[in-house]
Amino acid sequence: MSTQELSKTYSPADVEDRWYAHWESSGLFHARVNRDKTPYTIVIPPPNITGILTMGHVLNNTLQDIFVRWKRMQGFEACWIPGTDHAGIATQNAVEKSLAKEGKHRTDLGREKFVELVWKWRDQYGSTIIRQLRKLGVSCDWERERFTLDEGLSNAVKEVFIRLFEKGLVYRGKYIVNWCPFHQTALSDDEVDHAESNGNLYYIKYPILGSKEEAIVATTRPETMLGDTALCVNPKDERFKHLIGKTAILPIVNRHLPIIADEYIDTSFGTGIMKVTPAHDPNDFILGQRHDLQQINIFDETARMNATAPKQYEGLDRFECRNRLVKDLQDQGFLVKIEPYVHNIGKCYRCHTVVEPWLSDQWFVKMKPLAAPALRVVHEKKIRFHPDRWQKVYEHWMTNIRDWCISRQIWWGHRIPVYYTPDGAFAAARNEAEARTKLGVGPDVPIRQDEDVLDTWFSSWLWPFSTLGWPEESEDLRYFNPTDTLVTAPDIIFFWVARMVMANMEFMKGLPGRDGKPRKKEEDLVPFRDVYFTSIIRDAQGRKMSKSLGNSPDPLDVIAEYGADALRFTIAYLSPLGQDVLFSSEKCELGRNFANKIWNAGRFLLMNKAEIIGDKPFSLDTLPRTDLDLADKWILSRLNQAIRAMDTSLTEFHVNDATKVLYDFLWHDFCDWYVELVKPRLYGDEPAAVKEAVITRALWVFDQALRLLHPVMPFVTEELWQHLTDRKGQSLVRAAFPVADERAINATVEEELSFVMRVIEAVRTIRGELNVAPSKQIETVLVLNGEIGTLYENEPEYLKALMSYMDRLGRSTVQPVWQRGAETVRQPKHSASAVVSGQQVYVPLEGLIDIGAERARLQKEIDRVRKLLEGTQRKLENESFISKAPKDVVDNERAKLKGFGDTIAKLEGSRKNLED
RNA sequence: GGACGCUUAGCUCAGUUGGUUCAGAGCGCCGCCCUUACAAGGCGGAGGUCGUAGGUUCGAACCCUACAGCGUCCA
Repeated sequence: MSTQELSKTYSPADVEDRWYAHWESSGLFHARVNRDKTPYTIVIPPPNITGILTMGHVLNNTLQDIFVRWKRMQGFEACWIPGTDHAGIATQNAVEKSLAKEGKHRTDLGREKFVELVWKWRDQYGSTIIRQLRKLGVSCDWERERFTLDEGLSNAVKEVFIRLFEKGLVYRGKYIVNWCPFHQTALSDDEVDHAESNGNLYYIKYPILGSKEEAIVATTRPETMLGDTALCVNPKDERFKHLIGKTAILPIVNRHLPIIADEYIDTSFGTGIMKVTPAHDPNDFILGQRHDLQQINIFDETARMNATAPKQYEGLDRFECRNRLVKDLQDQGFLVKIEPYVHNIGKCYRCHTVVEPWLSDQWFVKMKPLAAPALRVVHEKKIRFHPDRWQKVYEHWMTNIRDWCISRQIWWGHRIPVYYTPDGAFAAARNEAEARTKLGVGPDVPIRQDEDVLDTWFSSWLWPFSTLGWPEESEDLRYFNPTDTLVTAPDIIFFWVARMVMANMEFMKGLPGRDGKPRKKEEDLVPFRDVYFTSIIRDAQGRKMSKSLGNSPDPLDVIAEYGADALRFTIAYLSPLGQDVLFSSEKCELGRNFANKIWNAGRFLLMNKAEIIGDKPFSLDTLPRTDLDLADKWILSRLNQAIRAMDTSLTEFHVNDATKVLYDFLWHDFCDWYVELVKPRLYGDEPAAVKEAVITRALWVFDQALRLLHPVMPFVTEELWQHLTDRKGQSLVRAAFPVADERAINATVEEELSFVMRVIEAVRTIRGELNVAPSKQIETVLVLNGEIGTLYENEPEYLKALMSYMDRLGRSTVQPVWQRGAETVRQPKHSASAVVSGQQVYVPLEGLIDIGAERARLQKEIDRVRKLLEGTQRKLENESFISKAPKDVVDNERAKLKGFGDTIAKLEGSRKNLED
């Protein structure tokens, strides 16, 4: 494509899909074991197959892509493993919903047919999010895409279950779980939505055996009293000390309840006496275990009263039962009062049925033994959290970890590999044949597999090694695990992050590592080295994005409107480490404008290249070092500072800082100044060789900048990079990432150019404030003295450059006047003035100047500098400042004082001159 | 109730080990400009007693304490 075809504004739609297809088909994202390179690996947090791309995914995956592309360009064997998870309940629910539209229920189809149908559904809709991710430009190794329910991962899940079972870490037991009476399955904690709800607090009298006294108990769920097995008070509570050890009588049922004491009781809640229902409240369950209380289950799996309840209630729904029971209590005089009460109710996140804490047979993983090493590696910083405050949260949870309920009473998922004989013996086995062997039964005995499936997280926690082929001891596994960086949302730190640490440490133990030797050290057993916890994306009002609010922009619409690069840049720019992000799609103008700015900088350079170089052989392999002027040295210094800052920011996971470095360097240093500063040399009467060096150098710097920017904005950078010169089939995706050349960073050069810039700004300010027409050519008298004066006297090149810059950027000629020693320089009549680094800037504006305006302008500047002077003066008048502050700080203040005084004197002189 | 985070310009946010003209950026606002890369742009400008009250220090947006408001997680 030739330069002429570069449009005036950048049009993302024209380049994005084209480049993405090229990158993918060229295998540029594919990683393979390469002993000459160090691997850099990221596993994607597998999105849910029922999901579509959200802003949260955009942030998360943009960050991962930035890290992966950066490392890939640095020469690492960068591997980003993508995939999806099967989302047991969510997916089953989606399919059941569509079945319901046909008036069918899954039981009509039977398990096998239903699961088949879910697979079909998955084939049709399950990769929506994967397709959408590509629009974002992510450089995942799609050849490695995995699914938590594919064959390999299913083997891994089975293997893990069996090994843990045989180690005694997986067990079956009665446990109180979050039970959805509609789906008739256990739910994990994160599948329960908690919301405030208006209810009542019922105060009920419990008579005390052998006493006239009565214990009054407050409860939000009176129907559960049918399962009460104790009353409990706080041992420190003086009001009820005398009750401890006595027996209460449960109204209606007349069961005897021991009155126990436990610190857990909140003395300020209700009456201070609590009823204990171990089978129907999670806290009571724990309390019950501690005090060895009986567990009485009064509900069936649909949350109707079972036969354990008194006859009059049997078969009633829990809420009907509540009404009946409250009435009965009232009739029999046990009800003291009813108060309105706002409390938290847990509902199934899918069907919004009120979740019932329910005692049932479930499978569990014993977590304590797995947690110990996982706690240690984080504590010892073998895994680093960013921001590190999450470490505390992790450690707290890990220290108080509870066993993990892994069974789910649904059909879509990994079926629990446990087989039962008719007499109840069971074993975990890879298949039926193995089960028969383990159980010691022949083919004539019918055995059955457990009906339940495993929690989806039970496959996700294996992700960092199951995706690499485990349980096979593959080369990939040796090379790419441990992975490097995990980028995830903090709300799954427990469900996912913590469990991956446990699983990796348990199952990688003793396997060959990168060096082929068995892994022993804990730092080789971790699943990843760094965990980046992303921000939460909120809307512009700070509300969480939610479907019901409709405040979540569709990222595909945003990409269509602004471009993927713009979205990526904006979201990265807006996301400080550890802070929430307030997002709205209009904010992507920032990124779009930036992309357009870069596009036009490229256009400018290419137009000049065509003009100057034409079709001559051309290469950007090396930086031309001939005819370097101050501006060249300056941009090289700035470039290398930017490279260094970029490296620091990304290394420290401060991605938003990195984007600011890019923005400031490209927009301000490169476009606002450098491009303008090279124009005089490109358009002037320099020899052709000089012009060639100048444009080539500018292109070289731009090439470096595009490399720096590529991880954040892959599309526009690749498109431009290909235009700069013939790349011979190479892609920016694998071009070398710039390395800072420390020798090019030069403070003196930056200071010298900064003087030029401030003189230009001073003249522009005068023009702007005194309303001098932009087209009006003016003259500037620059009175040079001191060190700067000497510099300009000794370096005619500097003066020549200053004059040409002023000509273009200030629309002004420059008349230098050297002021030596104490001689004074007369201010031209009717001139506006400014002071820059002690040098007087006069702009004679005979006939144009508004004396009053200029006087006011000078006064404002005098006042500003005087304030600074007074501040410095106060410091220096302070004895303890002189004696206690470091010498260089004091010296600096003295120099400032002198400078301010000098500036004020000059400004006042100018103001006085205006009067004449 | 416990833990953590946040509070800086009209809005959204930077501000590193306390000291350089440190009080900044983007958006918005005001003025001028279609200057041959870019009006999705250029140039200039206005705007903040850095949540409140104390403390430490020669010196605090930055460190400490308390309080207020907002938010998240855990119980």
